[in-house]
Order: sequence, then structure tokens, then C-alpha cells
Amino acid sequence: MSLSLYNTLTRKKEEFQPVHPPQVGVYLCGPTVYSEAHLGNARGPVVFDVLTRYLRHLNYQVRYVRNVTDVGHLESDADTGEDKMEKAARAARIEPMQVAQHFVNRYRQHMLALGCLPPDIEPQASGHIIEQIQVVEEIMANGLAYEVNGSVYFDVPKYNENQRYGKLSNRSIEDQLAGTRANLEGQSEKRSPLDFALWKNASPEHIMRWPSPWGEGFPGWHLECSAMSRKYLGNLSDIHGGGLDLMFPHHECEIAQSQGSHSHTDEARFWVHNNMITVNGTKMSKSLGNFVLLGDMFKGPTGPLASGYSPMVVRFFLLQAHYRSPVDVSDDALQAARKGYRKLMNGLRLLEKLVPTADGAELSGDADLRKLTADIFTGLNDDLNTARSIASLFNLLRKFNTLATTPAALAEVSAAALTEAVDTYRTVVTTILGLVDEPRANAEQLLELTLSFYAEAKAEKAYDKVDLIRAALKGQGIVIKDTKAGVEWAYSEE
RNA sequence: GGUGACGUGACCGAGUGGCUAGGUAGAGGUCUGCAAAACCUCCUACGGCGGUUCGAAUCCGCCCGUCACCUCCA
Repeated sequence: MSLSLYNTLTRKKEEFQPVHPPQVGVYLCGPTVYSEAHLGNARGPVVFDVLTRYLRHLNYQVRYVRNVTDVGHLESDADTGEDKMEKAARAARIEPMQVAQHFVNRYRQHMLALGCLPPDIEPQASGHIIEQIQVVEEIMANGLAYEVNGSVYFDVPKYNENQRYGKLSNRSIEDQLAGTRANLEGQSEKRSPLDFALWKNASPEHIMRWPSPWGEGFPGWHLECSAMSRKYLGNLSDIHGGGLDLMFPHHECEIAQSQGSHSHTDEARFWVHNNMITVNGTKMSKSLGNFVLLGDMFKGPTGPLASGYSPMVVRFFLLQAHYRSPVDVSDDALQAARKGYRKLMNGLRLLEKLVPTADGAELSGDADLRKLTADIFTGLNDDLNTARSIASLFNLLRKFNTLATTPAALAEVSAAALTEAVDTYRTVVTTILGLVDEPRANAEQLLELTLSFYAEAKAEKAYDKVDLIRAALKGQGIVIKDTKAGVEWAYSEE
């Protein structure tokens, strides 16, 4: 049984084999850090977090790169060509990198809360200008790019003579020409409307600018990922991912850049795309304004949501659907997810109680238990189908509950089978799916409750109880203080 | 116009040519001082119309509806 993944490049599920086993290089297109992250931005990181966790579980040596785009990306064709970062910076009257840093910090906080392990390398586009310029030079040396007024464009028709521009998104160059919106502004420098910028000349008001062989400017919109992927994962990485909306033009251009440079590869063997999150069936997006910010939804009601949802509930909610299916957000769906998540967590606590009573050889209950255990990996191996895997976990949990309450059933499973089942449940839930318990009980309130029992016992002169409570709290580093005003507590100073 | 998805029970959401998805909600039961949890049982679907097949929700065709990308977007 091995992992298969759907490869957008071939439009098929393929068995995963690393280019250079046991090393695996994974690249995820990260955020553009000029605004707060919303729920839609969280899906890719969560999916790729599970993917890299699972690859590690399979004993691969994973290098997981998730970049930060802090330069480039024009707001629209209509504006002055000003950078999104700069626009945000100008509005707040601060240094552009301050804007980037602020949102990088926020992003990391949110991803950590969602249980996403930090990537092994988190390169920033602004820190790799030299590498990007080098890629541009290589493409020019190969005759696939041209310079106009300090800007450099990728020559798509020329490239298409020997390669297929559109191989990832399955478009023909003719179709694209036919579908091109007529005479967009800012296109005049391009020889073909299909061409895209590798390097842009900086207009005078542009603050973010770097020297280059073509004058002061800034890198094109797709360049950083090609340059940084190559730097850290080599000419051909194993897996390159992002949202479905990045497939074209972003990833298509990346492939063209890699093929057109000295890499001469498709940049990655597997191209993996997660589907979108929708609200009432429509994609959640910045431009449509129908988004819910992660920071807001963790805290309380926001936008279409009548309640707040904790990061782990959100993570579980996302994983309960397959990553290539769209997921619709609603209170009903999130509330159902919340209950399901808590059920799964309660199961984690149940594991301690499952102590085998039988011993030795195979017993009558083993086959069933082993099947339930194996099912969990069937889902994961089939294109990282976490939805199926979670369903299998619930089936195993039902079994656990029966075993925990029915001694006769527990006597019918061997220690080996039970241990394997328990370990699998714990490993898959916590280590692979990354779902951990979020303590909800309020410690201070529990303490107050205990103190009220203490006071009660004291009033009844039940000193054995009083001593018991005092000792128990002492064990937690808490001392009780009987003052004239009543019972109080403090942290032990010992 | 081009490219690509999708339409599953009250809700969310998997999957497969014949064999229980799962979660949530609802009904009944076991247990229980009450309750909760847990377990058992029930409710039970695959947009419409044709076709292929011994058999299709699963394959094919048409129709209806929804969405995404083609412009920054995870």
C-alpha cells in the first residue's frame, strides 16, 4: 500500500515516488503579505501540512518550503503599476517591509494556531532578487525573453514553438489568444498579449526597487517561486502546490520559466492543487469581499458566521472534506465539525483506558479490529483523502467505546491487535492530521469550585476532606489561604 | 467563447458498476437518582430524460442547474 497523489500535470492519480529517495522536496506557494489572511488562505497550508506530516510518517526526509511573497503583484491594470505592498505602506505611512513583516508575523501566528508546523525554509521574494535576476538572464540567453524600456518579458509564442505553453492548465495558445480581453492597458510593450513580465521597470513613484542589468526595477509576478524552488529544492522538486486558482497563470508561467531557463524541467514532478472554499457556493476571495478573516473567526461571530470557531475546529472542518473538493462554509457545517472534532478528542482520552486483558495469540475479535485499523491508511494513501480517513477513525472509535465498556469484547482482542489500533488512532489523529486537544475548561473556575468545597468542608469540620483538598492543590503548586475575608489562593512560593 | 469541476438523504460530506461511508440533526431503545456520554436500532439519498449492462447513483449521450479559471487571488 503506498501513497498516490493526483497530478494536475498528467490529470491522473499517480503513485508517489521521490526523484531522489529518501529525500522529498515540497514547495507550497505561500501568501502575499499585504493584508490579513482569511479562511480561504488557510486551506493550502493545512493540506500541505498534513501531506508533509504524512510523508515524514512514511519515513521520507522532507524539505518543506513555503515562501512569502513580499514584492511584486500589481493591484490591477488600471492603476499606476504600484505594488500592493507599497499601496498598503503608503496608506499606513510606513516602510513597505514593515507592512510585510507585520503580516508575516500575523500569518505565522495563525498557521501555528491551526496546527501547521513551520516550514523548513520560508524564503522571502525580496531576499532573492539576485537569484531571480539570474533566472531572467538565463531565459534571455536562451532567446525566450526580450527587453523593452527596462522591462523584460517572456516570449510565449517563441517558447511555444518547442514547448507547450498551457500544458498544466490544458489550454492551447490559440484559445488563449481568442479569449484575451481586447487592448488591456499596459500591454503595449508586449509583443504578444500572452507574454508575461519577468522584470518590470520601476516608475519614479515606486519605492520598492532593485538594481538590475535592465535598470532599477522589480521582479515579475511569477518569478520568485521558480527561482526559490530551484535554489532550495533543485531543478526538479517532487511536489509543488497551491490553490486551484494559481494553476493559471501563476504555475503555468513557473513551468515556462523553468523550462526556459537552465533548469529545463517542469520544476516539479507532481503539481498538486487544492480546491477553493466557498460561501453560499461562491468562492471566498479578497476581491469579492465575502471572506472571513482567520483572526476574527477564531475570536467570535464575524460576517456570515454567528459564532466563533477555534483553530482546531477549523482545521478539522477543512480536513473533513477531500482537498480537491470545494468546501462550503456555514454555521451548520462548522457546528457539526465542532462536535465531530470534540468526539475525536474524547476518543484520544479513552485510549488510556484501553488496557488489554487478553494475552498471546490471535483472538476472534482481532480480524475486525485490524481491518478497522488498516482502513485509516487506505484513505490517506488514496490521494490524501482525509475525509475517508476521518470516517475510518470514527469507525475505530466506536469499536474502542465498545471495548471500553464491554469486558467480554475486550477479552476477544489480543494485546498486539489492540496496541496497534490504539497507536494508529493516536498517531493519525495527532501526528498526521495534526489535531490536538484544545483545553476548554477554565482552570480558575475549576479552582474556585474546589475552594468552595474546601470552605464547605471546613465549615462542617470535616478535616480529613480539608486536608485532602489542600494536599491536592499543593500538588498543583497552589496554596490555600484562610483569611478573615474568606478563602483565597496563591501560587506556592516553594 | 475557451478550459475544468460539480449537482448525494434535514445539513455537511466520502465513495463505488452489484457488498454500511462518516459527522451533525431527528425518532426509539439499553444504561442511569436526574442528566450527559457511550452503545444498539430506525429514518436513508444519489438533478432530469434516454442508452449500454444480468445489474448504474457509479459508464455513455442529451437536457437543466451551480461553480471555478481565462485579470490580482489560496
